[in-house]
Amino acid sequence: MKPQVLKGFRDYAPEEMVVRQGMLDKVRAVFESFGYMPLHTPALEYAELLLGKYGDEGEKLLYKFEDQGGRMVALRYDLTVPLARFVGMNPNLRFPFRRYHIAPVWRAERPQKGRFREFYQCDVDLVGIDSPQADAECILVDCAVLSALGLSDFRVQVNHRAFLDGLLESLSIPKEKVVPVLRVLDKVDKITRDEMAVQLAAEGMDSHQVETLAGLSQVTGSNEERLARSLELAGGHPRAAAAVERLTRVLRVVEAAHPGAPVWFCPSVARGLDYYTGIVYETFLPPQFGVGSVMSGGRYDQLLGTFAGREIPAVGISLGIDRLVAALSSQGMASGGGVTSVLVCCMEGTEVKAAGVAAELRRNLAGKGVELYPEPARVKKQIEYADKAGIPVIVVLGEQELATSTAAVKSLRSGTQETVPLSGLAAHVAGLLHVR
RNA sequence: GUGAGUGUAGCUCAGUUGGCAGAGCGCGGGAUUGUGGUUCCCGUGGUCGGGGGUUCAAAUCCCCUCACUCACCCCA
Repeated sequence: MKPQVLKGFRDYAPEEMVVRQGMLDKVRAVFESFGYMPLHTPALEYAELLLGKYGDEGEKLLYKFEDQGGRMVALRYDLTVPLARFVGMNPNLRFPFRRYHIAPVWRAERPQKGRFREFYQCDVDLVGIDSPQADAECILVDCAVLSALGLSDFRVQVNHRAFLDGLLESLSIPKEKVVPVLRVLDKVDKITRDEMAVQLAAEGMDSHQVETLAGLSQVTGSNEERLARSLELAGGHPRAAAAVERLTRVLRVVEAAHPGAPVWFCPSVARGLDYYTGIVYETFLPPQFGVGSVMSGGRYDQLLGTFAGREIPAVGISLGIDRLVAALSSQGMASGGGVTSVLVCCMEGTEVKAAGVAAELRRNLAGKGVELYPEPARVKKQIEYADKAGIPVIVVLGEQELATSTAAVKSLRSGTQETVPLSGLAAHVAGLLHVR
């Protein structure tokens, strides 16, 4: 058959992987700076374990099949449910338990811009604690990661499931209408207030309900003002009031740790996953980046109980590294390049010595990639190769150099070339690389 | 799952009312000896996604199919 990859799947070419890994290194460093430890879990889980966690919509997107042993298995859909299983299997974990997990997940969606069937998530979760500080920490990690990646113009939207519950309850909205109504509310950034009103009416909302719900999109001002106004719309419902109080405390922690953090209370953010029970997060970049949500998450205090046999609170976020890569690349903010700093060129009769020189350079240029042209070839060919690979410095070892224990060192950036004794080669090359 | 669009050289794409398949880039070779990027010359290149139909004649028109892209739903 002709070579091809599956719909929604893709290869990451070496040049892309350099960019990705550079970004992932930063993500990992931020995660660890907050005290999160890495966790790995298998790609495949028992299908039964994943079923019933993501709602009907999510369920349809689960890759599941029978393995050779007749077991029904499924590729993980996210990293949160596997975490829940892990917590359930390890009752002796000390809380607070902080773990991060960077790995691919699979969803059988129809592929689209910035949307794949296999993609990487970068999750941090804080397990065992239910507190405003814990809720705030996720926001702080998110902000720290995006800042570390060079982004400043992002916006973290937060809401609380209980606020929505209280609001809808205060409006006596029937249970079967909750999901459709939340779906409409979630479109707040995409449609106008009037369109929203029409869609709400189409869901059977009466004029008072429409007015109140559509009014959410008109809430403005500072977070305090938005919280207060939203609570009014919810008629001061006790559950909504508790949610507003909680969010107020969360925002206070965020502000203390990261003054001016771009965090906004957004009463219409709903989030699709079934298991969220408290705060929910969503982070967006400005439209010119051309990607949707780059981070989302929330508190899920019931999920772990399904595996642990006792309630364990938890909160977490998930960053979409593929979208971040795409976003940064689209703005020319992704730094890539090759991994090689020096190419050692050899010619007929000097290839053995060249291998020794390359090894010597590797020992003396800590961390710099030193590549040996793997066969004798015309100098022109070797320089062309270095040029196209973006290698900044070449060391030419020909017969003349061999005879005099020297090497010709050329900077491909400046075009300058010098002949230096082998004894001082590493120092000379190091100088060229540092000066740039 | 629903709707729309696109498939022509390795890549990006032209191709007129149906009439001999093109360009740019890339790739290979060359322009004095062991030296890249710029320039110049020469060359390599295609079952026009696949199958069927209409026609003297189809990349072009019709039907089917596959793949990809985009939007909706949902979502990282």
